[in-house]
Amino acid sequence: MSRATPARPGRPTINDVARAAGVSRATVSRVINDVAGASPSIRTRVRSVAAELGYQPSAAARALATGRTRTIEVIATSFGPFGGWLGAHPYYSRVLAGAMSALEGTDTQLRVHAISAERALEAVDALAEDVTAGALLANVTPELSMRFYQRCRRVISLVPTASAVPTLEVDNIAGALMAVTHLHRLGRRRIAAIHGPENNTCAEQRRDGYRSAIEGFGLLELSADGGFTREGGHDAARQLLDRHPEIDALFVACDLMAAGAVQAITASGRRVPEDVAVIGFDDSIAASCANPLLSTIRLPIEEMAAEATRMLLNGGPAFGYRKRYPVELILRESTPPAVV
Amino acid sequence: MSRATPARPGRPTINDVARAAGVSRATVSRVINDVAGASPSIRTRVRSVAAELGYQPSAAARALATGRTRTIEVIATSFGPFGGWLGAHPYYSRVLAGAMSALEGTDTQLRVHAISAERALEAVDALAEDVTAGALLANVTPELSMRFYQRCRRVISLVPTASAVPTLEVDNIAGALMAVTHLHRLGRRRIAAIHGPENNTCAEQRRDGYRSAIEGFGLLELSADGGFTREGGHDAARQLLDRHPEIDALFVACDLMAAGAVQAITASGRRVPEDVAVIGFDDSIAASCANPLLSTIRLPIEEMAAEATRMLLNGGPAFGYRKRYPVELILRESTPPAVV
DNA sequence: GCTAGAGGCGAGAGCGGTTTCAGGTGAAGA
DNA sequence: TCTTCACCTGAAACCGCTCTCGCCTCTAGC
Repeated sequence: MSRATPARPGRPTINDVARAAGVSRATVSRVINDVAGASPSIRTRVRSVAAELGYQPSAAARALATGRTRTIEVIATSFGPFGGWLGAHPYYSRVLAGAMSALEGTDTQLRVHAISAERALEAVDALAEDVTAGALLANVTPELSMRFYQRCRRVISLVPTASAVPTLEVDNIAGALMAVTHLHRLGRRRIAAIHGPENNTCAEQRRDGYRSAIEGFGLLELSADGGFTREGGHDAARQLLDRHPEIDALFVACDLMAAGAVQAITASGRRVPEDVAVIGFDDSIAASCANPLLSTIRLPIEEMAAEATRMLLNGGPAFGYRKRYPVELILRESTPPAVV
Repeated sequence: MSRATPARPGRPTINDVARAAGVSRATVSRVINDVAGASPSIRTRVRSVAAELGYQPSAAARALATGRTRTIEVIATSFGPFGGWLGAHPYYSRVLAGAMSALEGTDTQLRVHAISAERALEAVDALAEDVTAGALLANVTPELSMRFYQRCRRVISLVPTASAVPTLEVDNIAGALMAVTHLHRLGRRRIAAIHGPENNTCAEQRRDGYRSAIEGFGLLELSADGGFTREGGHDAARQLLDRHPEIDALFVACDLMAAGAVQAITASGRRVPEDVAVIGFDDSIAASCANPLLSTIRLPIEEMAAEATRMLLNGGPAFGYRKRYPVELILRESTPPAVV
């Protein structure tokens, strides 16, 4: 044995197929890849031999020869230990689910990466160098995604980011406006808000939307920070209610926080939606696990991730491509039925 | 241009580094991989040249040469469209989060695969052939995982499965027993259950645990199927309550269903936990989004996935390896405080 | 019957690494 | 001073596949 380890022990290679079929490697390759230049009779022969041998082309060799790996990368910045990001927030699962659905039937694979805040720069550089089919940025800051884009063009951000980076985003501002407007139409006048973390563009836009709506109605702004976690939402709601017992509505920047907020509200002896109406954001699983069911702003995350994936598969979007998805107000039980 | 496309356009290869450092490719390889056989002075020179050029070894070439790709596969059978699996059930996110955490600092990547029920056989065969570092089976049936194992040994199941397949599993039966026993100790005597889907080993074990507990206490079995979805849990609870209004406790085989069940219970005018006590299973995000907070059986999914990943990285477990993780009863608000 | 052209086919050169093997060097030991 | 040996180092084979290029055959056209 001259070599250390045979690559994939026992597995037939293209050479085995070629030999068994009595043709050259080139011909087998042509047949396998459905490329012109092989007669029908040879095609069927090669195909049957390949099937018989259980031949499966090596992804590594193929990647090396062609220069492209068929892999889509999903990249998310992570906070804290496990449970910290993917495990905790439904958003990421939805991104993965959407991307996976677009990959079905393709020979492209999906890889998941977490980049920790501490060594984000190196991580971004390393990842960007290694992208082949394309990368989806799930929650990457504008600075980092710009850096990524400079090193690798085949990338799409799923959150608002630097203008050069192709983005599929949601109309966060309109969503927040929609929510606050609905609460106002219901007759609520003390509409507080629980926001997401700083330096998160989605959170910022939702905050801006809330503020401009509040301002437009001439109401008083009442904000707290919930950090996009359930606990944060719970604590923020309790604080708000303690300080401003007159609050009669709550706009919460994500359903996870909203679920916590609802718990805090009912724990304080108030009823949802009679005393405090609540509208969340995302329409994630958290909205349907909460009790009462959360009224929320629906985001088509899966569709966005799927479309982004398809774009990457087709060569990627152009410089500065930007598509904004509309959001939808979903009314469930955490808001009272609208008066006619 | 004799070749079609250079592999990774513009990126320095090992040849560039070798030339710039005035050494051979072999030496560069030794330095990069920290293999003995290069003098310290050359090591530092090569390293600095590599850094300067921004050299990053090609994963594809490396995989081809060594025969192993550094990739862990997470495999789940999917049901329905997106949202169908990964997007809907918190379990999968936890598996991913656990696996990711074990991969941190490693050069190993994580890939996610969904195999649809229709073409499961082919999918399993294809995947098994392509496994390199190892595969984690998140929710694969015993038959399929056995088939997988026959084709590729580097695999660990995270759910109970065929005895030959290495498994890291949870003590589902003990968990169900624990839950029902607690409800019984609280004085509840009409303890119904909502189970998971057929041909799901976890669901079966939890059902068995419930039944043997009920039998042990000499109580009446009251079961319904909730299919591991929130809607299913909701509907099952409503049906159970309609048919058996005397029910005073509910054991639900996963938190997602339990969240739905709680909604159905309160919608029927009953109170949780005063009228109906509820214990879920998993301690997933659904448990903490529900209102009231769910008492549940905690499963260390993240830890299991992390440990499984580590085992795979270290060469994989032995034939028939089996580790059973203990579960823990977490008491929150959906059960009344225990009487002393 | 002869030539041109088209299409099928194989040889062979990469893709970017890893690893063996042989040679070369210098220090230690005889 | 001459071996011996350990330690570096580079040449070259190889991993499995793709793709160009040139040869060969066969058909169509004159």
